[in-house]
Amino acid sequence: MSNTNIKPTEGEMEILQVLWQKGLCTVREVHEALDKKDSGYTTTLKLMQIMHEKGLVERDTNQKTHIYKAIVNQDKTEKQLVNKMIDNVFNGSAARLVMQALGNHSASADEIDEIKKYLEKLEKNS
Amino acid sequence: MSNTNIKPTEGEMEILQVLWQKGLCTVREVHEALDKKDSGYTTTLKLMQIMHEKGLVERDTNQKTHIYKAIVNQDKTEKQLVNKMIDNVFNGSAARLVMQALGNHSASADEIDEIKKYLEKLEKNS
DNA sequence: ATTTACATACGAAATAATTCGTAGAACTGT
DNA sequence: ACAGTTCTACGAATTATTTCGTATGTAAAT
Repeated sequence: MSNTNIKPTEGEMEILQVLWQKGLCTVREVHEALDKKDSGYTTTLKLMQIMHEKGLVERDTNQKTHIYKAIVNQDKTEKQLVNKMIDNVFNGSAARLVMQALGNHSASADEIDEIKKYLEKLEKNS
Repeated sequence: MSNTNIKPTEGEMEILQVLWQKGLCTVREVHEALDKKDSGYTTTLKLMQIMHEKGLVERDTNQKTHIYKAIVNQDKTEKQLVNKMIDNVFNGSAARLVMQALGNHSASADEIDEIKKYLEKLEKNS
């Protein structure tokens, strides 16, 4: 029951994405990986220090250069944010969100196939 | 090119939802409609005044009690937020967002059917 | 040894968002 | 006309988030 209900900010999400993808990272690695490096290095550092205080990440401080690692669960966090958006933007309708996401964005043929398979699996198991 | 790129805050989104649903509203109607009426009336009022300044809503001030109406487009706004989330949380993959939304939440049998139909339509028109 | 490079810590400014209190206008009923 | 209710306007406090500057430590290179 530790990390329930923590809602990462937007900036924190960007960092978490990098950490989830790469596993272990120094601050500099994260900073470099951020697409929009429109802010300075110490900003990223500070953010990651705050994330540590909040318990979003852990770090190994044995070396001079600390090594960070996400400890919040990717899946859980994503679900949390998606649910929030379903409530907040789509009046509770997951279907509306899905259609908005598809009708619109990338949604390549491959992706659509993948989703159809997924839907069928869902139906069987219900 | 007026309202492009305006990103409503969370509080503003709650209000917009009410306005989109009801069409014309007084501040009080909106305030009452908000699920979590954990904040006072003047908070809602202030928020709606700010939204007016920002050009998110328009209002009729002919009567003492003003009548508000959303002017940002619902579909556009939803797309914008969804795209932002796809980028920010799902590394650009719409499919990942969709699955997260489905695997999880409500996703009743009806909703799933609806989505399947939608997917087929998408495939035809591509 | 001294310089250079790069790291953390941390206070504090800048910005954004939410919340509320209070004043005063306008309407309602007596 | 007066009291009570309901409205808008708006300044300002509060809280959240992002950003940066500066001090200071440590390692590597000359």
